[in-house]
Amino acid sequence: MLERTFLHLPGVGKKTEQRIWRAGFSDWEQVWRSLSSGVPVREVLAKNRQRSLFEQRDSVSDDPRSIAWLDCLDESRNAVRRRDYQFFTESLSPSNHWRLLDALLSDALYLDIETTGLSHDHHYVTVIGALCQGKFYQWVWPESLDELAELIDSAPATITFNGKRFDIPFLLKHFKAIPAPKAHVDLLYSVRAAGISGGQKAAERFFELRRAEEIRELDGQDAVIAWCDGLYGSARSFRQLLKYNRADVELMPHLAASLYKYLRTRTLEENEIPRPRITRVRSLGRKPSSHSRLRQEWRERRPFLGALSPRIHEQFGRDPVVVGIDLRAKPDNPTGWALCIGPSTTTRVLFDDDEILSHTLAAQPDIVSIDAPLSLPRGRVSVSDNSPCRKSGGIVRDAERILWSRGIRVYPALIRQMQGLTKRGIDLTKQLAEHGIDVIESYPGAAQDILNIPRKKLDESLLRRGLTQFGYNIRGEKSHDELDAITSALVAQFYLAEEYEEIGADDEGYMVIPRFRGMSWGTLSLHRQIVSLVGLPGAGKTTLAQTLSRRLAWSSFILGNELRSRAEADPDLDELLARGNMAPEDLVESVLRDAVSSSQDTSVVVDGFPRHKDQLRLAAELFPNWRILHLDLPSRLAEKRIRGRATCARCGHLRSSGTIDVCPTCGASTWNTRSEDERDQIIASRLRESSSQVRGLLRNAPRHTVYTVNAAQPEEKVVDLAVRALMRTRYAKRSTDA
DNA sequence: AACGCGAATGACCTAAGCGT
DNA sequence: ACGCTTAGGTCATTCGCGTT
Repeated sequence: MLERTFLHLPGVGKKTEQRIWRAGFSDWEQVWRSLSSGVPVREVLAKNRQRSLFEQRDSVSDDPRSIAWLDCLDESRNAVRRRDYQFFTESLSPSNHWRLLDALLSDALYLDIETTGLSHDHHYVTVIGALCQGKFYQWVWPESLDELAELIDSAPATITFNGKRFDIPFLLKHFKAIPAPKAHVDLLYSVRAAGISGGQKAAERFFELRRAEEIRELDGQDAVIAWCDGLYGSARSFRQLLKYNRADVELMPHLAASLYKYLRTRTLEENEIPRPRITRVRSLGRKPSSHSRLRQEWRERRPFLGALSPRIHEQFGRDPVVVGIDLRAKPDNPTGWALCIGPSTTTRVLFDDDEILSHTLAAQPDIVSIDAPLSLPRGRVSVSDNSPCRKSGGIVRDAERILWSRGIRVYPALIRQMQGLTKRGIDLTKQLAEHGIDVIESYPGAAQDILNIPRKKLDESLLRRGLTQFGYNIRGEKSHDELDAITSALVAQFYLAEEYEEIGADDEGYMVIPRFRGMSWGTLSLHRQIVSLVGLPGAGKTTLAQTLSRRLAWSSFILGNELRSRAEADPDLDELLARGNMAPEDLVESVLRDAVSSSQDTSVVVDGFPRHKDQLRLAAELFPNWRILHLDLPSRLAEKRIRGRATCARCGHLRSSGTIDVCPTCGASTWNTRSEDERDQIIASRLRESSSQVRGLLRNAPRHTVYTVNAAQPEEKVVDLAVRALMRTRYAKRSTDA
């Protein structure tokens, strides 16, 4: 069908293609021969094609359209010869991609993936099925995908169903080593062109393609359930999932063939053609890993309460008392309430406000985690639609926007159904705050997504099993409200263990979600952060870098140290630095590149880069999820703090009090103890230089990347504030203003 | 030479699902 | 009330071609 297609010629649409066909030209060859023998395009298109014996030999060479057609036809024939189908997938609209199908039906790679959900950011790939040259291949989390990369790369084309928006972007985002398909045909749009609505299953029904009995009723949501069930121990569910994935893949060539036959007869208005032949699945190209192997991998990587405990104990010295509340809008409806101390859980179903408050107070919790919006969108002072603030403010908070953008479904805080809940949540928080109790906002749905525990909507008994697998003791009959209350408490555990993100905005408040990536398959490092510390000498950068690397298990990178170790092997560099010069930019760049790649997936705190505004671009380019933590300190305070410090004998760097013995700027290890006058002068000039550099940095850095912490406070407080700031996710509006 | 016509195109908008 | 990708709509513009 490809050789009969003219839609990709310049100036040819549906109508003109029909005219070409009606004029008796049925393929490229005929048109090409006619054009190259001197018949211009307008005569090709003429209704009554008269073959003049006196064709003007040169009429084609003056006609730009004829020349363009000849060029395009030449290119098309070359593309077919080279099996470069990308040429056609790019020049034909997706609804016409079916015209390629007969050419690549038997050569293409058919691909389908299963995931734990729809969010690229928080869900992960579980099973991948591929069909190529009559062989079926399958991979299960977390096997190596080298062979898949190879297959995609060697296949002339990849065929998927809705893979344009789902499978391919998901794969590319999660697996750096997987290449983009050479050419990609997404059957969805051809199915649409055939007038069939619905997904793959609907299209299969239309063409009367049948699936095996035991998986006929399964859909994508069931695949998620089957996956979790498989992880929790069911070999049967695991096998079902593999089978489901295989059916999705194996039916695709049948669907493609039927679709091709259907659309071709409709388009050419010709007699029925036989359905193109399909290569039968003859053998297994790759056997996925076994269920027991999967279980073993899972046990090693799964999220587990016990993994959080050491961190928490370090802070508390015991199991903290956590209360989780799954709040409902109306006192008539059951509010789930859970008291969790370590793995033990006690739950209740409560109703009115007094009851909730008194039980919570009686538990004397260290922290309370509430499943309800605990703040209003900016500009709002009341939840009601009738309130005048509705005009100026919206009903959505940044927290919800961020979750949406990450693919996690959440209701806006102030849609009608949520207004009562939001109000109740805010009131309850206020009352608890009056008793000095810390409250965080949690969202069990998001937590369950991130921790790979099925949402209650999906399967309630599985939610319970998920929580049990996580390490909680849950006894007796539990309602789903109580289970969500436990999930809320679980979020607080992540909060206390400093494994969380705060999502929202300063003027709207933050929602807490757990940070967990242990289950992801591939090289995805979305939540890895790189944070540069910026501030005057004496603001506490070095101390903070050390504390953060200890407390959050981040790696710390001090540019000066790295330069020093390089200078040891490089006398030129050594001398350059000794004269107090900046290291050359390309060296800095290569040092940083090495640091980024060697720290793998851990977050990094960077001291000493960027030093001035001209390095901002490099920083943004090198560091994924880059942010600046600004330790804000007035210069007179800085002066006071560093007066007691020594300066580097070589470059004049001011040493932090006793924390390092080599200069982080130049790497020298001798320190001046000069006269006070001289030292004060050096200090003053260093401070002037630093503060102008800091100002320049902050002015030129993108707003949402800068977090400022007041450093004129006791060290402990600064560290605390810094940790909070780093757990925070700000919403950077996708504005196009440059 | 001026004009109309059909067709294609590009820029813009809206609407519709779809993936697990 | 998100967002991704597409189809399908309008509108203005352009081109080739034939008519007036």
